[in-house]
Amino acid sequence: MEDSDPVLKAREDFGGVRMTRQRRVVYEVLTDLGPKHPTASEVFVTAKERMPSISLATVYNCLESLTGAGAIKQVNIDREASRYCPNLQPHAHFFCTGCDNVFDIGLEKGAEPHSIWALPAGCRVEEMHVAMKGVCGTCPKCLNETHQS
Amino acid sequence: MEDSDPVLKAREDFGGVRMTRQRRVVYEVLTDLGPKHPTASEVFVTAKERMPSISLATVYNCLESLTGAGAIKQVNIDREASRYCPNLQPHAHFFCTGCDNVFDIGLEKGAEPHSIWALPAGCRVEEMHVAMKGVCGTCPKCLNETHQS
DNA sequence: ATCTTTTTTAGAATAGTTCTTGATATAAAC
DNA sequence: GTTTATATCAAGAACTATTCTAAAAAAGAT
Repeated sequence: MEDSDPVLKAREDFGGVRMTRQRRVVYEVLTDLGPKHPTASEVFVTAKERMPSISLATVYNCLESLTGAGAIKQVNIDREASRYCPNLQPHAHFFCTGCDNVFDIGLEKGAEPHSIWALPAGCRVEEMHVAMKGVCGTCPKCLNETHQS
Repeated sequence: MEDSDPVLKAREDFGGVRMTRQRRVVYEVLTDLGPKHPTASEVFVTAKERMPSISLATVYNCLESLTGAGAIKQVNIDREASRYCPNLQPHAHFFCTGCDNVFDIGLEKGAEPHSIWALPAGCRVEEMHVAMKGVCGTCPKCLNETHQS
């Protein structure tokens, strides 16, 4: 019955991973939270509102499955709790130390992120993670800090 | 007496941080291990050979002080144990999934790492971390894996 | 030498994550 | 539609890297 849901069906072949109710909830929480880049615990809070029986362990399992299937990306800054991101386009992450927000930063038109690095011959890059830290300059906190200095 | 050591003296102003015997050992272990990018525990093992009384907590403290002083850099891949790197030139890190080694990757001549990203106006980047994963293609393990496939 | 501040040490505590086990649900075979 | 096999879920224990705490030691200042 639930299986005939077209949205569910449509996602059943996310990397060959079975799209269970729990995984769907977790995935939808992630897309609904949009650019918030929530941690596993933050996903858990919202997921529990929608499916009270879900456990934190399951949220971790689902995030891992979805990451493995390539449906979402894991984002790490330093050794803080991992965040998760449904944006599959190539992009960097900007961590604002003023407001603690995470922003997706797109590539400039035509830019090729590999090309600026002097990679040794024979070495094949399969993943690339770019993280920036600084101040976004637009949030209230950032503006306040600018005024103080 | 130890204080008159010119090497020690020379490093006393690393970011205003006092260069104690422990910090010096930790720093020297890091430069001596060269491109190995050791974790805190790995630094601890070698540091203990040179100064048996040193504790793991102290190694963590020293690595933190040296990082804060800008003498070394902390390198993170996913959520694995932090690694430490005495290379202060701008560079990226390449993690070989074949041999588990970490390589420093320099910038191509004249390349400007900020320029490829479409940063919003007003946003100021203070740090940038670039991590790549893949196969280096030159280590025995990588070559074996290539032969198998 | 005495006082003050910083650092070191050892072990306890913490946080995020992974593991374990039994229960449950889903898919496949009949 | 049952039965069988496989995959997933849930709850809590366990694990690991790191940080914290408090007391001792060292370094620097007076």
